[in-house]
Amino acid sequence: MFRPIRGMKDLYGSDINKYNFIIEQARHIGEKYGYSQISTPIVEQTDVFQRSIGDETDVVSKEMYSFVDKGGESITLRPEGTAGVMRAIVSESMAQSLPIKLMYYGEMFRYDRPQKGRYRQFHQLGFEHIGDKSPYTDALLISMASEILNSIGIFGFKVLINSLGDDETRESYTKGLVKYLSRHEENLSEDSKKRLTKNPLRILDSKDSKDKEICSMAPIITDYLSKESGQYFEKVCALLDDYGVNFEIDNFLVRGLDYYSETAFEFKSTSEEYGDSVGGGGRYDKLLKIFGGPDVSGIGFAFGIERLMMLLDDSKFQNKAKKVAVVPVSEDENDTAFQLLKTLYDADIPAEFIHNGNLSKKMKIADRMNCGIALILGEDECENETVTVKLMNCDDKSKKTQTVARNDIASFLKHSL
RNA sequence: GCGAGUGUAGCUCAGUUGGUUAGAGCGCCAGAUUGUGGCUCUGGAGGUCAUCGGUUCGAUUCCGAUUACUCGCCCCA
Repeated sequence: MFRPIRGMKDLYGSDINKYNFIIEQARHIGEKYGYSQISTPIVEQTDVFQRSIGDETDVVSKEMYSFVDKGGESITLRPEGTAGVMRAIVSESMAQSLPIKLMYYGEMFRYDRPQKGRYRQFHQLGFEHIGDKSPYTDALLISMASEILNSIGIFGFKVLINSLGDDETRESYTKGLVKYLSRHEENLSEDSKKRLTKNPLRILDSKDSKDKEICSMAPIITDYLSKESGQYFEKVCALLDDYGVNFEIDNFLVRGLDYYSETAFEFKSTSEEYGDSVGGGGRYDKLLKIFGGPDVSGIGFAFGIERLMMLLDDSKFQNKAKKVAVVPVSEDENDTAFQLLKTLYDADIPAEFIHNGNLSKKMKIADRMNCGIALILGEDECENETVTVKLMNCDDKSKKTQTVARNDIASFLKHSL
């Protein structure tokens, strides 16, 4: 028997309902905040990701789904959405008129070991706001993200926020951090020793207990922020306060992709179901320029849709019973029932044609298909031009079945559904 | 890439200290109920006990390898 390949899942039933619900809410709110939708290809030239995300990141160095196509070109299944959107902005000359606000959603691919809340094919929902560098923009974006979480019924989360500062800040901070960490190099984990030369900032969010201990005494980036970056960050926090966003400053928050600068943030679930990050993002100053666009800053974030789905209650996303079952008693009534079905469809009433087995069997199928009402057509009904209407979920025996003239059935059902 | 756990019916899981026909609940099918689903009762179908190899008179059980899934680590959504 075939199964989906490792780390990939079939999405159906309550899951697909959750998925659609999340997208629907996000689109609605995104529209309110002025975002328009974009859909970019799932595959890009490998360079699109390599150059923007950073060679030293895990995403690029070990998690990319890269292939050589028949033309000999290296192509990659997108591991995240931002790079493709930036490429599209340049390819389609959208940067002519700034600012641009775009939202996207779709599948992403990362080749790592599947586990809870992590798949090789997963879905992200993201927003990018380009060409408008201001604390107001940052605060608005973060606040919108919180609103989206609330709108889908997720309230147990907190926003972690940090500033990575501008280039200057990061350069001097990295120096200071390396200087401090080098003194404790002996006690760092093996992984962190390697990071010391390759990507020292990442040591900050190591989960190794010794690393954590060493980091707790490390210099913090806030102290290194240039005057501008510092004021910028303070303003963002003040504005979030004004909007009542529940956030927490986390000086150890360092995002996994190289392109972030200034404001960085993450949405962390506080649920028992899944207590890790459900999304994150930050500001990027040079991304568009990397793709040959103008030198303007942008900010964006993405949610992991599967991680949001885990926080939603299955039972609230089962298919609802709003259908009508058309049930002929015997084969003799099939054609009349088939005509009746057409009447229902013409009146936009959702209906199922159930014609296999004896009547008892048909009723069972109607029940299983979640039909709220069954229309029974037998010899008598055909003769009298009526149908027997049975309310499947009604316990009051006197109202459970009734006879309705066939001509009136559509309007009768419109009132009952 | 590393570590741990699990693999028995469609699903959730018992069980066999190594021994004839491997069980339950749920689901499915049929009947009681040939013009009425849910509740009840009766019967039925469905298993190479993950795969391959080893030990043994005999392996679903013990051992090994493989594989799949799950959960951690790294990292991330």
